[in-house]
Amino acid sequence: MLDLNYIRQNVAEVKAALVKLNTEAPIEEILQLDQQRRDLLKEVEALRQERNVGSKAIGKLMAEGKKAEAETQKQHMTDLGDKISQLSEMLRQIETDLEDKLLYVPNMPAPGVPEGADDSHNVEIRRWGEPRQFDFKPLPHWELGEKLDIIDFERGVKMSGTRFYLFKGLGASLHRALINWFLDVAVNEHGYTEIYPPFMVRQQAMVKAAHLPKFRDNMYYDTEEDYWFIGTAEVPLTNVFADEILEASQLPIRYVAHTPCFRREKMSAGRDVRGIKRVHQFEKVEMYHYTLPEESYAHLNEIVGNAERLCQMLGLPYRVVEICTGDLGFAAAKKFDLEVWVPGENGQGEWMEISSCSNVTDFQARRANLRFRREKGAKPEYLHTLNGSGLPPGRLMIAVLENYQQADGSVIIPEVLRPYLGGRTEIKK
RNA sequence: GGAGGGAUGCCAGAGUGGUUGAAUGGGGCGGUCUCGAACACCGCUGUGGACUUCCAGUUCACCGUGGGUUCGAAUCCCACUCCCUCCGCCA
Repeated sequence: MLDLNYIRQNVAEVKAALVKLNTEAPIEEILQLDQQRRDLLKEVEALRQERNVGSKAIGKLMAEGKKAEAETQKQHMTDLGDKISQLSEMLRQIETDLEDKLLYVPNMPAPGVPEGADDSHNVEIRRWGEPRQFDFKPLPHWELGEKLDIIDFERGVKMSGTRFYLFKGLGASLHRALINWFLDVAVNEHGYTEIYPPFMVRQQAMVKAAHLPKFRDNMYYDTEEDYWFIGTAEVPLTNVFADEILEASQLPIRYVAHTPCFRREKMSAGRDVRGIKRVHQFEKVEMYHYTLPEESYAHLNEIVGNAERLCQMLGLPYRVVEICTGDLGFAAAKKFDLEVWVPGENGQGEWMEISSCSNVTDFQARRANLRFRREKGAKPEYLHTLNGSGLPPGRLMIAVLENYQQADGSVIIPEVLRPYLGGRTEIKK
């Protein structure tokens, strides 16, 4: 959420930003509602003051035993009360409306974010590693998975429908190894505290994390009770300190959480239908930072660096891409994606997104009321939040299987994962 | 699932319709005392909004959340959420 005062005082900038973001938001309506609200508020508050004074006077009269005078005074106050409740109701509606519209305004892009209408304008920042040259025709992961009998698509679909599958045997173990290894590196080497959060949250928590109201269509939820299934650990992690005021000395806070993620993927119907790249249920290890405002960009680099390091340790070639304004999304002020190289379906090779690291600045903080105090007695300020995948084991399964496949159809297990697989070095039929 | 109890400021805990934004105690901060510290004493100690701007004020709202009753609600009524105790069931 943006600061209403900021919008009011920087209308031109906000509108220009929306154009760059290639999106729309009801700025004019917001400004109008804001003006109406303040006008009405002034009026209501004046009346309330009148009532407060009048009511106290009645109290005094009653105490002095002047019943008759008190009664006439009451008559007056009844009218006043009616007027107040009438105007308050109007005010309430305006405020609800205003709040609602405000929830649809995206975060402002940070200065320096490359401009562009869509992802074709994202800017490659750097590359690491060399895409592998195959002296045989590499197979896509779904063929490898079936040949090795470690991914079973048919039976996943049988019980749950399209975009479901199951891992089997070493497939399941490799997946688990990735998760455990990611968490261990994060906790032991990157300084994170591990969190095991709820996977279902209240609607309000979704709003606070900026996933509602805008992305309702991509979410699963219980229709009888107020439970919403998270699409990422970012949701519960944003809510950990909701409505709290932290001390500056507690910052920065680095949390890592491994959770399942549920997404309806309605928007991308028909895309990536083969394989396990885009599915309704997947796991993710997510990094999340709470920082001082002035330190958040340094933390963005740290998060990207952490994700990169995981790829390096796995020996997977990747590139870092800075996301342009038109592809930034709703909450990020600045975002880097990590794309890992995979040979893909035809062996031509493609860059597959495996991590998205964002500086959300104070956008979620304002929605979730996440604040800190610089020192005792100081005014609370909104802190900054950042998130980044580190990493999604499902997508990494694709990268590992496809990149480490051998001519005979077996797959070499990356060295760092071997201790998690009983020292095993390959997956073989 | 059944029965009961509860939710007040950083914490503990009063308050049951009329200067109560809220007693009292603790904690924290500042000061006096002291060579210094402890003790003691004194003072201060919430958030958000609107308005004015002499940056010092004025004012409104907030005692789990949302409604209602009333001239007036922390206090009465209703619904919801959460917590606790007991019983039942259970991974």
